[in-house]
Amino acid sequence: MLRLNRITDYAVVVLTQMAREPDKLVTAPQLSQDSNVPQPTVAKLLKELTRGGVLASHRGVNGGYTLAREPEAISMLEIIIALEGPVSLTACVDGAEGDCEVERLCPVRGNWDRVNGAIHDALKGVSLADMTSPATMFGVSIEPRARPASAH
Amino acid sequence: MLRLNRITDYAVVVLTQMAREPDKLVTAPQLSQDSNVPQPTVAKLLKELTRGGVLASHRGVNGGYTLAREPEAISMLEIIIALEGPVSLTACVDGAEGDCEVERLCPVRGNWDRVNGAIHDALKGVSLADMTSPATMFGVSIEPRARPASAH
DNA sequence: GTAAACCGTACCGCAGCAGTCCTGTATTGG
DNA sequence: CCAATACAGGACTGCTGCGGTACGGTTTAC
Ligand code: FES
Ligand code: FES
Repeated sequence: MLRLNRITDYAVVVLTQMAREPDKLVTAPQLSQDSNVPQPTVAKLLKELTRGGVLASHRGVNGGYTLAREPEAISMLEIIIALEGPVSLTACVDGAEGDCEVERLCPVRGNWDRVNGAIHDALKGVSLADMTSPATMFGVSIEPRARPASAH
Repeated sequence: MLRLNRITDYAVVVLTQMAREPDKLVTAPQLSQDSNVPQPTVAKLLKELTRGGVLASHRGVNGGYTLAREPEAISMLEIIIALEGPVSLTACVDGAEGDCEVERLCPVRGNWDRVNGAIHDALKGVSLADMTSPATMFGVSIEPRARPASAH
């Protein structure tokens, strides 16, 4: 488990395609066609990503979407937060008091923060640009910085 | 998001209480009473934890459960796996081919492994004993090893 | 033999997600 | 100004999966 939404899964695929040409303005129908994801679904996640600050939109004829920043400056954490809300493993992490019934005599409350923080950092440490590198397949881990500016 | 099951949340509370007296044999009704969690639910998760190798059970009259190992040797990862199955963020991580519809032309496939591995390590690095220390509240992070063998 | 406790499984109600659709708004171009 | 295009926002629905419960079976102590 610990699986994230399928929407987020699709979003990363779409964003990866956009990261190849970061400044190009692309429309939702076009992205749907390129990524093989149904059009209404793509449109939905694009809207949410825009609201989350990951994408920038342009309305009207010849409108479309662009990455809000460079692919290196967009983290996985941002994308997940934009689509699934803030990351918190349990109901009793952070300021959500009252949700947990046993919080009165719970000795764990607060210790989850460490685990939560570790995952937080792990997600923040991986950028969208890292996900585009095709050389890191199945354990052949290379340094992300070792990739020079690829031609595109 | 990225929230884990409430069952797992309860399990950690129960396990933390057991970790105070690691060798004591305690019954499901007793744990239910101590943790303020409904009895059938506690019984269910105790069974799953036993099957996952986290707990050891003793049947018959005066039976009960004990930790299978020392609290320091039980990781959060084990507990989560026992209750929620193997950890994999997306459907296309690891050997689950065919689940993802766009895997044919997906450039991301395989790059999720890095993110997944990071989270994997983060969860493996926190032990049940770490969750019992009451001093690590809200950012006051102390070294886990700094706690000598507490009296019990 | 009886009681206490675990074991396995099957069952049900419900929240949350995936996916779709519709109406509104902004922008471009004729 | 009008029409076409594409995003914005929200409402709606079918369904999977989880939380929670119940029941019959098995093991062990006394
Ligand atoms: S307050 Fe909810 S598990 Fe501790
Ligand atoms: S194969 Fe499923 S997202 Fe890449």
